[in-house]
Amino acid sequence: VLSIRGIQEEDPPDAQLMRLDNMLLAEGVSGPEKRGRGGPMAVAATSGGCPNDNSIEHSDYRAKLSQIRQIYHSELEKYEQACSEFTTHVMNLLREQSRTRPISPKEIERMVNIIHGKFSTIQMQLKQSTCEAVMILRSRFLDARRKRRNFSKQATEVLNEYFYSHLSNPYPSEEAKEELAKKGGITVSQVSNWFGNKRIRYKKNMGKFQEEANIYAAKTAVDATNVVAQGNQANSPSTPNSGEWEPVERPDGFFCL
DNA sequence: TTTAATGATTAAAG
DNA sequence: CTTTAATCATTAAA
Repeated sequence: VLSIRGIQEEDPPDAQLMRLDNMLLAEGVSGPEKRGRGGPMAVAATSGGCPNDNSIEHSDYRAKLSQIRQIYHSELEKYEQACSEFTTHVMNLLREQSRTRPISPKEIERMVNIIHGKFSTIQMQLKQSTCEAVMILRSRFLDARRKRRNFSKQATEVLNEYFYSHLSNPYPSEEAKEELAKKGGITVSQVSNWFGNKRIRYKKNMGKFQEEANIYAAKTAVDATNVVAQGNQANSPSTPNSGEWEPVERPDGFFCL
C-alpha cells in the first residue's frame, strides 16, 4: 500500500488547509472548549430581524455546533492514535527486516513521512467535511432569510407613502430613514432594504405598481425643499413616465421626470 | 401544490 | 459606507 507516493501529494496543501483551520477556529470547533459564559458570539448584526429570537434558535444552534465539535475531536483523536500505532508497527517491521538486509535511516525517515502524509490527507478530509457541516448549520439557523416575516400594515403604509410622494427621487436621507423606521416600527436597515427592493422592483415593472401608485399618490405633501415643479403637479399616475429617476441629471435636487 | 409577493443577503461598482 | 441587480427563502394567494 505504501507506494512510492506521498512526496508528491498536493502542491498547495497549506492553502486550503489553512482556510479550513481558520474557519474551524473562528467557528469555535477546533478552539478551546468554551463552556459556560464568555460568548462574544458575533452574529451577523446587519439585519434588524426580530428582537425576540435569541432564545430557542440560538441555543439550538449551539447545541448542534457542540455536537459537530465533539465528533470532530473524537475523530481527530482516532486518527492521531491510528497514525502513531501504524507508525510504530511499520517501524517494528523495518527493525525485523534490518536483520536480513541493511536499512538506511533515510529509508526509515521516508517511510514515516509517507505514513504521516497519508494520515494528514485523511485529517484534511475530516476538516473539510466538518466545515461543510458547520456551513450547513449556519445557513440553517443564522440566515435571517429563514426568519423573514412580512411587515405590519403600518410599516408598509408609511414606507409606501414616502416612496410614492418622492417618486422623483426616492432616496431618503439617513434622517428620513430613521424617521420612517420609527414610524413603522422597524429598523433603519429594514428601511434601507425596503427602498432598495422597492426601487428596483418598481423600475423593473412599473405597470404592476400603477394601482398602488394611485392609492398613495394623493396622500402626501410634496417635499417642501423642492418647490420647482409646479406644472407637473397633475402628473397622471396612470401613464407612468417611461424615464427612471436615474438617467436625468439631478444638478441640485430638482425634479428629473 | 404551484405561483406571486416580499424581506434579506450577496456580489459588484461607486 | 452606499447603491443596483440578482438571488435566496419564506409567506400569502391562486
